[in-house]
Amino acid sequence: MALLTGAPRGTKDVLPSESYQWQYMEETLRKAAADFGFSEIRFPTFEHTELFLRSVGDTTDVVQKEMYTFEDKGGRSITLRPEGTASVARSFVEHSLFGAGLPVKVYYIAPNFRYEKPQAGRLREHHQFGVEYFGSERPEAEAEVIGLADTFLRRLGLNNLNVQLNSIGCHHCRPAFHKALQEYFKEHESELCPTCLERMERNPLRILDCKNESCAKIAEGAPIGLHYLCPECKEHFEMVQTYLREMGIDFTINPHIVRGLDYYVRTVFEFVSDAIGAQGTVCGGGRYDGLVSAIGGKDVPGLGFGSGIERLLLVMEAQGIKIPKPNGCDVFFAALGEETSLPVEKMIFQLRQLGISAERDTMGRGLKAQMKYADRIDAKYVVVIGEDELTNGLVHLKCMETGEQTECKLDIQEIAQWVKAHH
RNA sequence: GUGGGUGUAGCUCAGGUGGUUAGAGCGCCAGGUUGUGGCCCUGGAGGCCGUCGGUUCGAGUCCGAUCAUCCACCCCA
Repeated sequence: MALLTGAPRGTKDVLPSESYQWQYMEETLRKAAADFGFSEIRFPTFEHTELFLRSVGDTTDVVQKEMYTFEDKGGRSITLRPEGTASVARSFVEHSLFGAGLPVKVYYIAPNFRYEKPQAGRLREHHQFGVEYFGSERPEAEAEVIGLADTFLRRLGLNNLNVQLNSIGCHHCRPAFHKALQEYFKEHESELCPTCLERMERNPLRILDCKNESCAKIAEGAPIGLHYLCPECKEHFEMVQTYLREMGIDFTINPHIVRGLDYYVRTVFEFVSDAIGAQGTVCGGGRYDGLVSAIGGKDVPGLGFGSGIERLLLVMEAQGIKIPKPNGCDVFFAALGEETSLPVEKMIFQLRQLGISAERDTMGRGLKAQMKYADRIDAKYVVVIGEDELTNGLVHLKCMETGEQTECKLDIQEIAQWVKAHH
């Protein structure tokens, strides 16, 4: 593909014929966030590379092989944001947002960049709706955040998602679990796949998620993380579940879900669809109590989620959920003869100033073609105007849906009134 | 990064074993009503057959490479 006429790999244009879907999506997300008391935050598209090393974790795949990193002209190492939480945490610390009182509840809709191999539901630039909730270490915070996720997904019509919940423990109880896992898998070393052998050292949790038959079989008998939770984590996890049950949010506990970002502790969760292939996680998040202090801020707990907008749209399409199309043009002027051009341009200009969407032909087409065009742009009314109408001061307003024509004075206020009353 | 499928008109796709001007449907434009859309009919425009190289008298068709795309692994939204 030519460099000039092909978008970079893994990126997508949102075309004029589909942008209304994004607008609908964004409106729905903003409304849900507002209902739950979250305010929008905006942040730069790039950050100092160091931020992601410290927050996401320098052993994660995201950091190790997926970041768009470059040196700017001032010699700084800059990285295109691969995820939103780090930026929000940075901003939280930089501007001492806790100063306005906790909790701090923010949301964002922003693009993320990861150098990945594109596939269904996976792009190099994708957009996320994310929320972050700072200040509370109590399970109520989970109820708020997961409650918001459940709500906006339902409002979009996605009501058959699988909600998966897990607790991966805290800094106190996780090491014991890691050790137990490593000991268990060491015994079955010979039956593990090569990738899992590599995972043994760095992240034995991942072996639990391996799809390889032999590995999966071994994983079945592996120690279960939930058994290793310290009393505090256990209590916390129980309470999260109690809240969700009380709120009527169905979930399944999946001890195998492990998030790929290092900052997570305790609660992790995913909303998964089976409608769009292998990349079915449509919303994922969890708690990150140590994150803010890890990048140099106070020890403020937090949690949040990210939700991929492209994936949400894919699921909606797969499930046949129709997104309402915006209204077309209110009134189209089909003009005949050169002498009508000037007055028509003036009239649609005046109508537009009144907040009415008015259109005309600028392609020099005949009447029939103009009617066709009016039909295509979904015009509600058409005014046919030629020499006669111009001299008589009377026109017919044709309703495109019924075909009915109504006589009307050739007067902006009259036409505006009619269109407003009948749209 | 690894593996498999696919690249022909704006879109969805036909084009047995290589053979002259590369097709259809939809869409677009024009006409059939010289002042009225949707349905119907007629005509038209539109194609470096992804790209580069090779085999051959001859390549959309065969081979190689490359790029893109789709799917899976991996990872994540």
